[in-house]
This record gives sequence, C-alpha cells and structure tokens, in this order.
Amino acid sequence: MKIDEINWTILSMLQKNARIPLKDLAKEVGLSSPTVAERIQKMEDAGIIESYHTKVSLDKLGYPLGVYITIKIRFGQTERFQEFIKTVPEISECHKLTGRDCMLMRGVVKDPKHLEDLNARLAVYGELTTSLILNSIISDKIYDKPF
Amino acid sequence: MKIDEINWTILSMLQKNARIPLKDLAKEVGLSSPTVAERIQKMEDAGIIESYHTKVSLDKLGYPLGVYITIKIRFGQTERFQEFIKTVPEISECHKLTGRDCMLMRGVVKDPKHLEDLNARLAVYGELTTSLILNSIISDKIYDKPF
DNA sequence: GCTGAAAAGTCCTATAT
DNA sequence: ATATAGGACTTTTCAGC
Repeated sequence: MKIDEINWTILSMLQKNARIPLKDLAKEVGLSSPTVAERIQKMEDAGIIESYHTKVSLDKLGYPLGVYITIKIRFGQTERFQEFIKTVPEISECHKLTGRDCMLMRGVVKDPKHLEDLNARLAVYGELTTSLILNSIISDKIYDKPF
Repeated sequence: MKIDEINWTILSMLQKNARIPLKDLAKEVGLSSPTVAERIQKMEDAGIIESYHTKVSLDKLGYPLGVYITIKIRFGQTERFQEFIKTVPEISECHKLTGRDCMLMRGVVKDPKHLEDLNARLAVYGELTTSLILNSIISDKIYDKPF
C-alpha cells in the first residue's frame, strides 16, 4: 500500500489526536470527508493504523514512580515467566530483547515500598536490574514523514 | 479527584478504544450520555486523561526493527545530547534513568544497515548498548482498576 | 449529580462527475 | 478516485428532578 503525502498528514494528525473530527482532517488535507474516511478505512484494513487509544496519567491515578526493569531469566523459567508477567498489574510492557538481560519491562508503582514488593515478586524468575525514570525527554513521538 | 468504579470502567474502555461512541460507554456503565460526557470532561480537566492517540504500525510503514538503546553520556554532553535527541526521527522515546547507563531510548529502523547508521550518529555523545526487540510479550497494557 | 428531550453538529451512503 | 447532498446517527445543551 502506498502512503502518499496526504496519508502521512492524516496519520500525523490522528497520532496527535485520535478523536479529531473527519471534517477537520478533511479541511486540513483539502479533501472531502468521505474521501478522508475512505483513506482511513484503507489504512485500518492494511494494518497501518493499529488502534486508537487513550493515554491516562498513572501519576494522577496514584502511581507516580515509573520504572524499567531488566531480568536475566533463570534457566528453564522462560515459559513460566512469560505467563506470570501478564498477570502482574504494575507492568505495562514486556519485551524480549537480544543480549544478556533478555527481558525488558516497564511498570509503575506507588512508592519505594511498592517497588520493593514488585521486585520481590519478579526476582523469583531471575536476576533483576531496576531503574527509576527520572524524567522523560521524549515520550511517544509522532511519526509524520518517512526518514 | 475521586475515581470510582464507573470512572475506572470509562477509563478502561477509552484505553481500549479512544473512538468509542459516548452512547456505547453510557450503555456499558448504565448512565446517560451527557453524564458520561461530563465525567470524561472532568477527568480531562484533572489531567487524568492526558490524550487520545492513534497507534500506527511502524513495521507496515517500512521500519520493521524495534530497538532499545542505552547510552552512558560522555562528561559534559548531557545538555547537548538532550537537544540533539529530539531531532532524531528514529527515536520515539527517551528517558533519563537512575543507574550507570543514564539514558534509555526506543527507536525503529529499516534494517541492520540503518541501525548501524543510527548508532554512529548517537555514539558521538557516549557509549551505547543496543538491543533488538525480538518479541513483545506485553505492549501497552490497559489499567482498568487500582492495584 | 443525573435524566430526557431538543438543538447542533458529525458521519455515512447514495448518486454524480 | 473524489465531490456533493440528504438522511441517520451522535454529541451537546439545557430545563427540570
């Protein structure tokens, strides 16, 4: 599927605001609403647009500490860990990576005590390295053109 | 601001689908549309709902390799690096972390050659550790209740 | 704080170019 | 492949509970 200049603009605007009215998109790109709707539909069908989601402030919900945790899984525990990690409410992402510490997780906790508790639950599966997020210089950049 | 059971349900559904009609939300939680709209508005005003965004498939757009890169910034380069990194199109996240490798970035590239090129551009600011994402066990979990 | 109905606005479908 | 226009649907507003 070809992504022309107009589709990049549509993608860019939808990334910034998933709830923007078709009308506004249409005006921005200089096409009619039905045409824009059709382009969006095609990008959804092609899997280029995956989903529309809402970002909530975990900070405001009572979980002000963001953490990245890597784990070097104990021999033979990979399967068990992958099932287990899906049930841990604090963890929002878990990626299998190349390299020695083969799993990277992102999570949120209420306070240091809560982090200690989370670490204890994870540590049974392997060796942890935990880092607090001090500051996010970039979070969720918008891709608005090819590079 | 108090987040009751109903607001958690609203937050959960909006996280899953930012474009769900008010009507459907209202039906799900057993309230009228205006009430749900008002609750959403209040959560937006309180900063609990931060933004609505669209997830696009970088894979489908021609960037199939996801990477995490950590960097140990060279002495005195922190300011310069933070300005620079915002201009690098491949990087979608950059977090300042506790610990030795003080910055963690996430990015996408076309192929190994492209990754080598990205690494070369970043390496002037410090010592890199690059890991490819082999598989994402969890990506962007929905928070649908307190824990 | 919630409802229900009316007004305003948006989206969809059919038709036309 | 895009535009226009009418009808259908959704959201917003507002009076009343």
